[in-house]
Amino acid sequence: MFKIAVVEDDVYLRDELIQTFHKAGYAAFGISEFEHVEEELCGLKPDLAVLDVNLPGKSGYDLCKNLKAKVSFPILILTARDTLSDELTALGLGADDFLTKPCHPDRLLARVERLLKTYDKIKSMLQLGKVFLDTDTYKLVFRDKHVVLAETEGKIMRTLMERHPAIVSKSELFSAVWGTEEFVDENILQVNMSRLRKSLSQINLCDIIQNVRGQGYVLKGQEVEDIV
Amino acid sequence: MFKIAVVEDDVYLRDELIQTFHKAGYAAFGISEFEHVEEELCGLKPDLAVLDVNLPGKSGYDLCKNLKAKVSFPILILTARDTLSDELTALGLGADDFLTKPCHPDRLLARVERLLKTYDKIKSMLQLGKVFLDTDTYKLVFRDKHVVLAETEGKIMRTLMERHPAIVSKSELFSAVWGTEEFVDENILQVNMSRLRKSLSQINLCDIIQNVRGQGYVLKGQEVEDIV
DNA sequence: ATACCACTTACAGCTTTTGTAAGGTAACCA
DNA sequence: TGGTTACCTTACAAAAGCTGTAAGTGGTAT
Repeated sequence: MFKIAVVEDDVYLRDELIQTFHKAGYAAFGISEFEHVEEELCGLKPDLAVLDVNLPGKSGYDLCKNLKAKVSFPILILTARDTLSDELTALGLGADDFLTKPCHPDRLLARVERLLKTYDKIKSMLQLGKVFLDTDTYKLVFRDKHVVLAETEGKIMRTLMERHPAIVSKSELFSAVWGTEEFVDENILQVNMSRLRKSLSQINLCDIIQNVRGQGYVLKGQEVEDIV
Repeated sequence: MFKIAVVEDDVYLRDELIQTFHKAGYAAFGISEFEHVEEELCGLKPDLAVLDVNLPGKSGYDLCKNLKAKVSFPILILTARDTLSDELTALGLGADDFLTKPCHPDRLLARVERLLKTYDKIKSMLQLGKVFLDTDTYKLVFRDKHVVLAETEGKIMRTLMERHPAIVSKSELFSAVWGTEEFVDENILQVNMSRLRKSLSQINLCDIIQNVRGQGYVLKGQEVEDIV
């Protein structure tokens, strides 16, 4: 069953939307903590988010832009602001669809269903900025190039992408990749880090893995921080 | 540069659309041979198609449905029929977006751009009915399961999918997979066919590769012939 | 200066993939 | 019914790719 997150400050409309989704067979969750929408959404990991852009205190557009750079679920903007310029802004920031209130439930459901169908094909894709990683095959895509990583390299890359923008310590990497922090030889991480960097340079992703002496590794640079 | 196909019988509107796309930096092609739209589109292999559903002689909805089962580029329906029911029909048949005439060029361009961006991630995906094949990694997806094929198996599967619904002769398979028809041992094809069938059964795709005695192999069954 | 951390290359064992060989099963035809 | 042809399957060994170990180099902080 698909999970849908509803970010909307009007409590009546929010419950109405949730009802609509429930009736259609989706698991719908309302989000009301507008201070930490981003964190809540990242924690909930929905298959789709319906977003109002008129949130108290926060700009929905900024939120949309930030989300799109790090999450891989589709975002549907549902708003009372109905000018062409609003629509262009939303789509330009990466929103996947734009509907204006009031919106017929059937239209909303049809649009949601279409987005879910499309994203079904790419839900194994992890995204960070302009870099994509298929977590099934460890195919890494950047611009028009791609490289298929070996399993160990892929696991390291995945961990770095998932924890971004945090610095990932060596022991964290050991548990994520080898399942234990009690590593015999620490060198093996550096060897694989070296291999990964060589693979990355094949698709022009040079120097995006940076070492922080004594602390660990972190992804850095335009390539992973820009929005798409 | 992205290629866009415009399927529209009104010659003035068609040229206007093509102009709009040209100005925005796209390569736009008008399609007027409505008897063979499907073949023309498959030959042109655009990155996106803009489709009017009121074509002379043909139902644009049928066209959309058929196309969606075999091509992997997005389809945007642009039509004068503006009822909710029209939109629901179009989206239900697999259309990726639905806009009504008259449509502001900027809105059309923004929608087109968003679709191109989304499909950029899945353009390496070959689709046949409900089956998807990533041609970079040979990851094969069916419903909620997937399997990563070895290179040889993947090449065979790719050829069968691309030539569907034709029967693919052994010599065709040899040139597609090994690059030569002058094969020494014909058995190697059968061995790999056997391996491929075993891989397919892992994701519940049993019996979709059928042999036609003396002629070759063909994909058959609900799984590859139904629309998505 | 020295200890420590990080990086790189080479190599050998292991796993996966690939083609060969050989034997079996199913369809077609006299 | 028996034989021929086409197709299918399993087992095995060579080749390719992946992974961890070893050993040595280079850089940084105190």
